[in-house]
Amino acid sequence: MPTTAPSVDPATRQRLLDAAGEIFADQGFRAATVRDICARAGANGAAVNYHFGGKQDLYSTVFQYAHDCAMERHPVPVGVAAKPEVRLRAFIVSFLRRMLDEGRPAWHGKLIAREMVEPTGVLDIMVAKGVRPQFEFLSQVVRELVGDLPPERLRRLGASVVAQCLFYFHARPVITRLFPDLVFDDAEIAALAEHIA
Amino acid sequence: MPTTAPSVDPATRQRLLDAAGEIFADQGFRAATVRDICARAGANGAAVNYHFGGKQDLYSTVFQYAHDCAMERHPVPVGVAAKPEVRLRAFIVSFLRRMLDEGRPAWHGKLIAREMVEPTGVLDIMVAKGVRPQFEFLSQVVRELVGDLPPERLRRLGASVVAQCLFYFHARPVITRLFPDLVFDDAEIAALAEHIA
DNA sequence: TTGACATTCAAACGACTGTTTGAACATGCC
DNA sequence: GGCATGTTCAAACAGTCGTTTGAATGTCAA
Repeated sequence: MPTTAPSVDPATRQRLLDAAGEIFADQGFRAATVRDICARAGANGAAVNYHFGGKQDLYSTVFQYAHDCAMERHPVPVGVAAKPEVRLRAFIVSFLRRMLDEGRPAWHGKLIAREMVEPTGVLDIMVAKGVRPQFEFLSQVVRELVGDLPPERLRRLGASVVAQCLFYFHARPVITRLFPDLVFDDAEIAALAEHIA
Repeated sequence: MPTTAPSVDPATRQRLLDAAGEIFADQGFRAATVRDICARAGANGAAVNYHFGGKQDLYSTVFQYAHDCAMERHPVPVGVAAKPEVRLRAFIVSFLRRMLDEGRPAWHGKLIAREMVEPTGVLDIMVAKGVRPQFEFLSQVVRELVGDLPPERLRRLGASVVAQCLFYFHARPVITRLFPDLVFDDAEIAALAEHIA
């Protein structure tokens, strides 16, 4: 009798990454169990420790992976020397898309939201490498639009833009309960961007 | 030998409530352990089940308790027939205070933030009894300020106000990393309210 | 074929969780 | 005192978690 093939699959690591991204984003770091992740990936319960060393290391890897996925799908249109109004709108649309998009890139947003409420240490790296550059880009655009202002005024203006984008993501559970028939399709995103700009 | 008094304390229930509020707000529903809560309250490990029936029921009670505390300390100045500009500013200040205040009323904000990311069922009640009335109050003020508008425009205007208040709360872990020397005292809150209004 | 290496597997381990149990203790009423 | 009621206590229970273990299986070079 040929024993059922132990499914020697060199892509097990990748399947674990996908399953973990989905489950971590859905349930958070603590609530997610390695057993669930392995089951969804069709792997053995020891696979996580074998391929990643442990749950925490898997989480860090997933975070980096989700970041790459999101950036690939919704790149920040930075650098082009267009007019500041155009760059501001592009920034807002890209930001909103990353926050409200479904599917794999959405992991990143959900993971960040959870990381804010219950930091696990990945947050510090994320702020340094991801948030700060974007904030400085936005600050530059705002400065070109409104002229030179005291730094705290500038900071509040930038915050106003980011806040309105983040709101539709953070408060989503509340929004869907308040307005059950509201969907965030391309048209709604465009309208929102217009309103914020 | 008189055995050490079993500390028959009719206020055990209250001490459990305070300890639970602090720990739930700090660590979330899942991460918080009844052993920790009982230890901080100076009570036995079985006290939670005796006084509240279980961890979930304790959580619901704490949620209601924190809501009452926050409302008592920062009441919404609703109902007065003042000019809409004044009512809007009062609403914003009260909202910001509830979000950024430290101490006991801060539980409510932290608990809500966690509840948004990982709902436990309390969220539905909260939206129905807490969020919806406030949203309608704000909508009315906005309507008086800008005149009649299509409902989705009105909704986005209200969202803009609430979003900027919530931002400083939700994104706090990120903000403190970006600007470590930024503190939210009364002056900063007033400046923010002015900026948002 | 043989041996070295990488990967998968079922099973178990140890720690931690919420909850239950039954006895001990205090208080108030007869 | 005797008894009922309400509260606290240490201990244990049953379940779940992340991780470890050691054997089994596959791949590939010598």
